[in-house]
Amino acid sequence: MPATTIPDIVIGRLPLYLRALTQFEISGNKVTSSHEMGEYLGISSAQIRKDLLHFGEFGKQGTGYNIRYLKKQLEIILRVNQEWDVALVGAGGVGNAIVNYAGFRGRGFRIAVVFDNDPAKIGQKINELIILSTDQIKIKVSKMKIRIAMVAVPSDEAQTVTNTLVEAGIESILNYAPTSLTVPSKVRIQHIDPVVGLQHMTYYL
Amino acid sequence: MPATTIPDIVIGRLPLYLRALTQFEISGNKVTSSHEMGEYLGISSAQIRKDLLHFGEFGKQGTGYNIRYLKKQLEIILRVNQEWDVALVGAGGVGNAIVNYAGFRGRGFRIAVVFDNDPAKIGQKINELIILSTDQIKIKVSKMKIRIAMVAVPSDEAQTVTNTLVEAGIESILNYAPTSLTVPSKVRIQHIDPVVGLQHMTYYL
DNA sequence: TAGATTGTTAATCGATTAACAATC
DNA sequence: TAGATTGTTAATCGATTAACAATC
Repeated sequence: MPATTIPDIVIGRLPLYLRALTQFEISGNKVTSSHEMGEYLGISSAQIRKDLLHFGEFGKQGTGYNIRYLKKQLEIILRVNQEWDVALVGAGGVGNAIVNYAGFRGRGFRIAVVFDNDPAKIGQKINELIILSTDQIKIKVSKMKIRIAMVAVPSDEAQTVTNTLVEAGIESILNYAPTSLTVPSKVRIQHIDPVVGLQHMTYYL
Repeated sequence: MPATTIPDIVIGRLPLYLRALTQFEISGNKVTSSHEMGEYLGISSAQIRKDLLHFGEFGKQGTGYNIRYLKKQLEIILRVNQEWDVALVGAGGVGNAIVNYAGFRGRGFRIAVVFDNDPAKIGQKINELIILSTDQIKIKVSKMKIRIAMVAVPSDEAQTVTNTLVEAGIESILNYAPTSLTVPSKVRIQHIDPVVGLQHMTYYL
């Protein structure tokens, strides 16, 4: 298949496949099937096969998919067969949890620098990282060639911080503030807002 | 329109509309339009109008939507015109950030009880809340009639904790552990995994 | 009234699923 | 070989968008 544009919704499922494969690998399995993955993730087996076929033929008829091989391929496709340095802005409760979060390990990301605008926090350490002033975002981020950032500041500061990050050359932003952010179209943004998920579920209660 | 089943994907957008309306209200606006909301959220105005029409006619031709009124209606639809007590399991970094998170306020949720299995943590306080033993989940959750829980424990403990929560009568779970969880079909589950969003974006880097 | 924006339908678009030949 | 599961196409399904009459 030639490199036609692959639907974004397909790309969005690949991290789930990767996470499932990691689980299966931990369980000691060597091989899996589209049916098993689908069962585990609540996705149809046909969809999983079709999604994977956008990128190549990774399976073997009658056998299924070699877990280690497929995992490696997905890591290459998602570009997480390397470790990306990430800039974090905001060293409050959420920022602290992010720095100490174990879930980034081995999944392609490393918090490389932390910024905050609170003079009482600047110069303090979280987990080996010295908190820098937000005044230094532009210099540091461009010097370190960081392309990914997380925003963990209060909602009313989020847009200002985002503007600075974009100026500094950031291309992907994970936003923890419960507010929408405006960014140039070349910049990708994803939101983490627990309340969105909760409110989605309360509808059904 | 009769109460046909409304697509889940529509329900999933309502919290975003609610968040946008809150923003507009803070900005001091009284009225908005499907076009303005769409611009702000990156969603087409036609889709917003159609989504809202599943629930009633909330706008006025030529004028748009009264922000305060539409917000109130969406809160009722999503059942967040009340405050839900939420049980949190896990008092580590993520758990602490959740308890101290300001974003729940006024959006329908309140952390009412915290559990952990670490003897060193049990009896300690986070933000007025005494950490209870996970042994007490069943008793406490059912006595307090709590229906929503958050799981913020390490991946390898998440399924066990989830099973206990389900036994205790929990109907909606927000899972912060980077792993899939199996629950009975009557129980709703949503995942918060920052790496999924990050890996989605690195594909495009 | 003129201008604006909703409510609403029809058309389009794209994603999911069903089905099965190929093949391990 | 028989059984299993992928790769792949065609059919179905559902969601999004375009368009405009209704109406404020």
